Amino acid sequence: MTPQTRARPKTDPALDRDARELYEALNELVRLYQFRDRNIICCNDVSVTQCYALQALARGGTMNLGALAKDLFLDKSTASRVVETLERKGYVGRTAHPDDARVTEITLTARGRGLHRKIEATLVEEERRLIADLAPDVRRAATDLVRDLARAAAQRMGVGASCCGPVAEDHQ
Amino acid sequence: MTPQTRARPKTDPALDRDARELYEALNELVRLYQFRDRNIICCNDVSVTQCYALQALARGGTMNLGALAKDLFLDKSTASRVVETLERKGYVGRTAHPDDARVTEITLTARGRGLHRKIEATLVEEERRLIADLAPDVRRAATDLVRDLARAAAQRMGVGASCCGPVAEDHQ
DNA sequence: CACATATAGTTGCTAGTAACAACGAAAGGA
DNA sequence: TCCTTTCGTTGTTACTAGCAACTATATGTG
Repeated sequence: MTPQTRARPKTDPALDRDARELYEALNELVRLYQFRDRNIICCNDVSVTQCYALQALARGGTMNLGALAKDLFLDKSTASRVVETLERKGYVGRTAHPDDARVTEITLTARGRGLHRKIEATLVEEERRLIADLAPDVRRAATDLVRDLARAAAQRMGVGASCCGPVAEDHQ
Repeated sequence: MTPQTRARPKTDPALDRDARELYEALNELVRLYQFRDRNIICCNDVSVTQCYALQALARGGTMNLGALAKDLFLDKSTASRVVETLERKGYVGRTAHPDDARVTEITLTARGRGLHRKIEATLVEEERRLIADLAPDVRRAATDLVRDLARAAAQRMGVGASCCGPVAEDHQ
C-alpha cells in the first residue's frame, strides 16, 4: 500500500534458496530422529508418544489431562488413552482432584520416573557420542542454534490455529 | 584401569553437559516439527508417513516396495499398506516388473506429483517465514549445521542394528 | 434454589501406523 | 527337479489420532 521502504522485499531469491535448503536439511534431520527415537524408546516398553507423556510429566510434575494434552499437542481423547495405557503399565497414577471432582491428577509413579530417567540417559548418551568429536565452542553454537530454531518454530506454531485454513482441492 | 593417555577421557563434565543441552534442544525441535508437519500435511488428504513415501518416490523415482520400505525405515508390511492407501487415493501406481514377476514397481502419478509439490511448497514457505529475520550468513550457517547433525545421525543410525541389544528390565 | 451453561474427562467410531509371523508366488542354484 | 532365497501380501495385535457424543461436576444468573 505505502511506498516500499522496507529493506527486505517480498521476493528474495537468496532467501528462497536458503529456505529450501534449510527445509530439506531439517526435514531429513527430523525424519532420522523420529526413527532413531522410535528404535531407542520402543525397546523400553513404551511408544514415542507415551515417552513424550513421561517427559511432560517429569518436566511439569503432576498435571491434569487437559494440560497434558495441550503440552503434547494431542486431542484430549487421545491423551486420555495414552494415560490409560501408561497407567496399565504402571508408569503413571490417576487420582481425583480433592476440590474439583471433574479433574484427574496424573502423576509419574516411581517406576515411571525410573523408566524416564533410563530412556533419557540412553538418548543423552547417544547425543554425547554424536558430538564427542566436535570442538567445545562448536558444540555450544550448535545447541544455541537448535534452541533458536525450536523457539522460532514454537512461536509460529501459535499462529495459524490448529490446522490449515481453506483446503484448496487443486493439486494436479 | 590402564593409565589415561587419551586426550579425551571417558568422563568429561563439559561434554556431558553439552550433550544434555543439545539433547534437550533437539528433542524439543523434533517434537515441534513433528506436530507442525502433521498439521500442515494432514490438511492435504495424506498422513505424515504417506507424505514421506511421496517424498521418497519424488526423490528416487520409480522404486520397488523393498527399496521404499528401507528408505522409510519401515517394515515391508507397513510399507505395503502405506502404498495401498496411496494407490487407493490415486497418488501412486503399482505395476509388475517386466523381467521379475515378484517385484512391484511403485510410481508417483501426476496427481501424486502435484500433491507432493504443493505440500513441499507449503513447508518451504513456512521455513522461509521462519528465517526471514535472520542475517544471510546466519541462515547459511544454520543450514550447514543441521545438515551436519543429520549426517552424523545417519551415520550412527547404521550401527546398532534395528533395535537395542539386551533389554535390561531394571527400571526402578 | 433452579436452571442454563461451561468445563473435564471418557467412550464410540473410523482410519491409519507399526511390527511380527505366516504365507504364496516367482526366481535362481545345485 | 528340488531347495533356497527373495518379494510382496495378509492376518493379527496394539497403539495413535481426531471428531462427536456423552456423563459428571462446577459455576453463573434469575
